[in-house]
Amino acid sequence: MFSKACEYGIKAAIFIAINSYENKRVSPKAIAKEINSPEAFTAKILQDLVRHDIIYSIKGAHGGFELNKNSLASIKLSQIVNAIDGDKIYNGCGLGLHTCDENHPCPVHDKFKIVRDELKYMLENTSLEELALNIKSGFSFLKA
Amino acid sequence: MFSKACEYGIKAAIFIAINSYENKRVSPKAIAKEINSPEAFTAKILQDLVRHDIIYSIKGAHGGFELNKNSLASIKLSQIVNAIDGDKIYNGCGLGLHTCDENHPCPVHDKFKIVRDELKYMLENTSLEELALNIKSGFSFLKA
DNA sequence: TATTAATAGGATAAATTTATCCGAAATAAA
DNA sequence: TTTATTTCGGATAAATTTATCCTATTAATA
Repeated sequence: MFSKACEYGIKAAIFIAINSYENKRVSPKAIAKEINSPEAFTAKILQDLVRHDIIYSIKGAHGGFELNKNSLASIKLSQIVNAIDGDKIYNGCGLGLHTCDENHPCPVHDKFKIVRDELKYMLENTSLEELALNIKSGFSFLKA
Repeated sequence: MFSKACEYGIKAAIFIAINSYENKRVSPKAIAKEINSPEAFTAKILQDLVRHDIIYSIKGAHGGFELNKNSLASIKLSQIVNAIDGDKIYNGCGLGLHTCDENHPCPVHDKFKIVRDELKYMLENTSLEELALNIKSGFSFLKA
């Protein structure tokens, strides 16, 4: 469904969010350990999220990645997915046709639309806050 | 959502289905042309579908790929997707955790389940017959 | 100001997916 | 039985995604 990069990005953002409650910055090393991902690759994805203004980074000593805890409710999963995987998951044709719309639909256009709209709705209505709180309270987990 | 191989496989199967109404066999060349896919790669995928007993092939002169028109209603998209991409689209964790279930859910487990169940239902309840008839009647298209 | 700790970013490598090529095997028909 | 046609299957190549490594840059603090 999502690329590895996107999976890491989502999990990393959640971990940064959790730490933001205590105003703590986290390093790529700590993140990679917590979400069970390759460190250097994760760092690249973090850079991407920074460039998209989703998370923030402070360079130098005592630096790290952080998130404003007051913004957690307004950051939606869709923003992270869009930043890393783009919008093809919403707008691309399920069968890869270049143009696929109401006037020229692929064989599964309508049926796929239902599924994708559901996915889109879910991503646009799920906040980092919600996900972070569930981890904090032990209802869900960042690694296997 | 699906791999290229799976996209080609679905479209190829639909084209074979259409031809099966006239008891016609089709070649990888004709298929690739019709669905706008690379010929040799498409041929590999067709072999895969043959090995999974989804389509049938006849070697030698006047050979080609075919499908029993009486079985079209019972062949579901899910079979093709399973043959080519496996079941990870249903059973894999949305965030890539090795184990992700009710007892140890990833942060988006429940939310993803809804979307995936919808996708699964769709794939399991969409037949080749239905898709082939829509193409035949000009309601949908196999290429851009 | 020097040192140390940290992210940024370019270059490169490994793995996977996508794609191509060619000869072998099978089948129909001359 | 020979020839033409067609799928099968292995080897290989190209492209993309995933992953690693090393140096530059930045910032705090001693």
